[in-house]
Amino acid sequence: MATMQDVARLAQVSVSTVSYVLTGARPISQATRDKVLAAMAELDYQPNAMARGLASRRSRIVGLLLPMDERGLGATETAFVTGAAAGASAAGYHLVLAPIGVGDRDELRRLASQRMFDGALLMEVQLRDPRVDVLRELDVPLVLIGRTADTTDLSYVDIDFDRTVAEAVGHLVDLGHRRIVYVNHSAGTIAEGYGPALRTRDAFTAAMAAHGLEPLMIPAEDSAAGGRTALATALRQAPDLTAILAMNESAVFGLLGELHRRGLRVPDDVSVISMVTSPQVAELATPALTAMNSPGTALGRIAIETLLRHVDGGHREIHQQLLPCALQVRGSSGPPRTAGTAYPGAGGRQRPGPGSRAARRSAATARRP
Amino acid sequence: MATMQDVARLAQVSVSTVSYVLTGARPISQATRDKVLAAMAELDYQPNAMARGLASRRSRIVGLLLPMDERGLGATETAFVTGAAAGASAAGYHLVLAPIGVGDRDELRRLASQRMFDGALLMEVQLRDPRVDVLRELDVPLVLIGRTADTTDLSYVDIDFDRTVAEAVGHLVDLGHRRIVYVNHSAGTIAEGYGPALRTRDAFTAAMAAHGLEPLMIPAEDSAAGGRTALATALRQAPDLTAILAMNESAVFGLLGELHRRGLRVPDDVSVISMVTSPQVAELATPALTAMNSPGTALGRIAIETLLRHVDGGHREIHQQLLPCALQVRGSSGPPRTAGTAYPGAGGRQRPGPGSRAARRSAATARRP
DNA sequence: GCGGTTAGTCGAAGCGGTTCGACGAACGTA
DNA sequence: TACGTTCGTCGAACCGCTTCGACTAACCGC
Repeated sequence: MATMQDVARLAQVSVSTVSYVLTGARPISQATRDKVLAAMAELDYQPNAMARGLASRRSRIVGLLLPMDERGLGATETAFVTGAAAGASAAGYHLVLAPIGVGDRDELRRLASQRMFDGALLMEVQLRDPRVDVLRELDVPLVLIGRTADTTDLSYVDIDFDRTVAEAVGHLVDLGHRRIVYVNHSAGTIAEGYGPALRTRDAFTAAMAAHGLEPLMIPAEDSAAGGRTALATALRQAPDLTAILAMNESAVFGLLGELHRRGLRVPDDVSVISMVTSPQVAELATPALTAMNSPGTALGRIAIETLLRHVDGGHREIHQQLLPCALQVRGSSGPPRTAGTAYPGAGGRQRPGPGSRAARRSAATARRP
Repeated sequence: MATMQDVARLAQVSVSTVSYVLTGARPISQATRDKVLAAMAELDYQPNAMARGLASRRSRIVGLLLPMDERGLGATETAFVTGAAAGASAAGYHLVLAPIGVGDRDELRRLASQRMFDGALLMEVQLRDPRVDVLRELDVPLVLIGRTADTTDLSYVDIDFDRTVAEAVGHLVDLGHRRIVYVNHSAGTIAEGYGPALRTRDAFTAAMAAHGLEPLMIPAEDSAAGGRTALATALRQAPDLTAILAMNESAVFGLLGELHRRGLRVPDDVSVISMVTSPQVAELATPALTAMNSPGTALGRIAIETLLRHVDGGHREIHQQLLPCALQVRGSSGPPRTAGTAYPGAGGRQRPGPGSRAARRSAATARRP
């Protein structure tokens, strides 16, 4: 394994000159540069990562902090991870997977104190996340995937839940649906302040209100059984429902199964839209699910780019960005069963505004007997 | 950030003594050790990872080499990654995700030459994998997930496809099935020598032969559409089939959809077993899929432990281990429609041996008219 | 033609650890 | 009692790179 010394000797220059050729920190004449590059090529030289890291105080490694509990990662999270890894790799950085949850405060402090990470990406961020405090205290640049409650001076990328929910609701309303139920994560998850569950809940309420419709949210455990139970509850509370919006990727399949068991056809009797879902998962259902495609890979890429800007630049400018999920219509959404006439205010994605009163009337007639 | 110097000063010993306390490379008296430990605690000392890495020529980082193409990771691969990360973390190592595919030979050489990795885990191993040569040449310890064609002197962990297929077939045969079709990955995938596809194919042939049954394999593209097509083909080639064994996690859902569309009920008309599948995915189907649970997490853990033994030990002893997928019966398998009587040789998992002739006779009577 | 820049290069001092040789003290042994 | 060991500790030499100060030579404006 050739070292810089070897290169310097072969090129008949000093080590520092070789270093400057590599880093560009000082000007080097073309002739010298060529000599050095030739020597490097001949020796198949690769700088030693540890030595470089020690001297420059830059490991070129960033940490991806993600809790790894029993249930593993979903498709969205996986896409995020691979997006981040690819982005890091493209920038000459390395991504280490650190299984650090919200509770592992001391573990994180230990890790970060070792100065192995130039920066960190936090996944599964809680509204109040102690990991943020630890990293700030140790002066480790960080970018959140998701958001804490207070995002002052914090860079983050997250899904634009407002727009995502609004578009999903808009799609259903355009199709003529009035009685739309939102199946969220579990009550416990909501209670402990899981951001996406709270934000989609509020966004759903707002979106429905904007159309003059009454929102109904049902919590569901993250499992097929949870989805079945949720459907039963939903039908009890809103027997006239014609569409379901599901946030819960695990529950939605149980929900579909239960719909089928009860003889309700999708989308003829009930339309179903799955939120924040990867195409791979959406395609598994029969019919394939109309879904809001989660921008997992893009989020990962943007997050890493933002982080590296902080790391490289010293660049204090914060970056906060929300990406909506794109609606992808597949087979699970269609006009409601009894909707003979189109919704008066429909035909576009514009807010109904003054038309909402009419909408409510029309909704009433559209309901099942 | 306290350094070793600070600790030495505070404890009134030399730096080397502090180092020996940490590494245990030389004996240190209890009194001195206590002084040093106290000083470390007081200063909240954490050794600098880069410095340690440079001096010891050990980064305490292992690379996980995985191709990251467009299609991302499946649930099994994800479980593997998280298992490996957790295992590494528990041993005080770090896992970096390196998006390096079979083709990125030079990229891997560059990376490995930087001496950032003490060892590497290779995923998605091809029967003939150039990454192995590169790493060996550079003297980087490695462990495969999967197997190359020639595994001499190579440590690996992999799924025991023979046992997995045998158990799946055994389960179906025990239930009374005779006409079992195996839905594999695509013809292209098989042609390019994808190990799991080849090994399961051969295992299926062997397992069926052991029961005196005739094997039928159908290739399928990795998609819902592929599954639908495969079912059509299967029904054409074997109209009397009563059970399907599917290797292809993506196709199996399309296959189920197509069964449903044709009015064939699962498991009453056709039993379906999904091979190498995670419980999360199996639960998505309705009915939930009887499946061979992939031991993803365990594989990851064992792989990393093996690798670290090579790294730490210098320990040249190779370790080759196969883990079977465990059968988990859910709702998609049951007795065949027309199976009034149990298969004479059934009731256990033992090989039928001389009974195979009887089995064949019985199989004929068990077929649909 | 002279002080002041700027480009181009070198030597040396780190970065924060590990590890080796050396050395005094304590110990068992012949 | 003298000697070879083992124990416990220290100092110093690295590990392979970055970076700072210094120096030379060419170049600038006036």
